[in-house]
Amino acid sequence: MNVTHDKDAALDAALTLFWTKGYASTSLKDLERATGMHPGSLYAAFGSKAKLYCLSLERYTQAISAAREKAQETSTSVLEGLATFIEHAHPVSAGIAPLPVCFLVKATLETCQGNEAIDAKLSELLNQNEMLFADIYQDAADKGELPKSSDPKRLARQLTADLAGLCFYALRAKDSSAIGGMIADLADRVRRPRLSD
Amino acid sequence: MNVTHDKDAALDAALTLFWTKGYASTSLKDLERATGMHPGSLYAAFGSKAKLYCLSLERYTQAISAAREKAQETSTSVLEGLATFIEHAHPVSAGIAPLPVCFLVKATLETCQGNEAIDAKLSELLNQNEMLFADIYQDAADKGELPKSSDPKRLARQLTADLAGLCFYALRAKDSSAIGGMIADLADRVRRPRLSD
DNA sequence: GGTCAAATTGAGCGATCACTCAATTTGTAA
DNA sequence: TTACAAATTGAGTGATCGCTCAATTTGACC
Repeated sequence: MNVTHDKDAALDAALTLFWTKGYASTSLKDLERATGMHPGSLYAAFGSKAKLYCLSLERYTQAISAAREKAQETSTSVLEGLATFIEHAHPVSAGIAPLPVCFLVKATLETCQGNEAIDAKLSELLNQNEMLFADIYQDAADKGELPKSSDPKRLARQLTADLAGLCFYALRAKDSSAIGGMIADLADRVRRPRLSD
Repeated sequence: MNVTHDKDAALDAALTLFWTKGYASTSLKDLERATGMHPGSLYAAFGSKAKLYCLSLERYTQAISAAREKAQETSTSVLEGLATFIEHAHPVSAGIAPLPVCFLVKATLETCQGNEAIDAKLSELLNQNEMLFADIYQDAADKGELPKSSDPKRLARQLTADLAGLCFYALRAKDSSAIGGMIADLADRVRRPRLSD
């Protein structure tokens, strides 16, 4: 009894699985169960476990970029859009994601050594994301939302690190009110960046 | 040709291996090579891979706590001690560790599901560490280094998250000068906490 | 209904996984 | 030197790993 497969749905299922379990701990048996595809079909469609993982990383990045752009469009200012994204659309706050952790952050700390193609894809997506933050801060500076003296790349670095730290804390903490406070704090820091140093 | 083993040395080797490769990606073959112990000896000495991992987590926590205490003792104030620790003794800055990432942070993002004993041990050590930070901030407040209104637990949460974010960034970044700047920024924030909010 | 290329199937490949235990070697003490 | 408990050895356990491919089923066109 063969079944015609929906590659997009299968990719979403794989993304959820990799996101929650990690790369090494996700077996092909897990992927078969989650996607409903037999090993031959999985390999015909995606090539290998590593390639499927890379596709999952890309899928995730696209989805989160779209969420960020949407937050940007519905906001009155550039920094407000960024803060809104953090407060309502980022995995750490949205409550929709399988884990309250950016998939790229988790993947970075897990994979750092091993498959070369995965590391390269991860670097590409992370750099791309940080450059996007830098562009946003540059845009904010151009529109007068930031002092002329501010350094968009530095702000982008700090935001990347701050989001990663928040993700880490959200994953392990049981006290969700503390997380809420930390999210609010970060969003506030984005809205009104420190001028010191 | 039998060899008498040094359990402490073997544990150190295991720690380095788990720290760099992660739990799931470290095989018993890897551990055999690194410790020089055959599987039977490893099991006689440590019980199982999971137990050896837990012991590694404990060993790491002990070592880093000792480094923090030392920084505390050689400093003129509580907050200065904490900042010095971050700048010179934490894995992210010390340059001695196998990776510029706190082992507990990496382990948390990798393991989060799976072996129950590991998760419990990880939670225990992370909570213990955060409570230690809170004690330090409380001590600083008692000694007048912080305003009476400051919340030691909140500061401890934020420091935990900030260190995790820094670790994440240090692991992936190629630009070490940027990392140096971020470490200095964090140490500075510890020395002179923001009074806002 | 007949034909055929494309998609799906799933048993099974060799490799590796965490782990065991009977056999051997070692250190100690009489 | 002998005796014996403790430590070490490493071949081997069954399970599972990522992955392949010949056989089967499907859907599109005539």
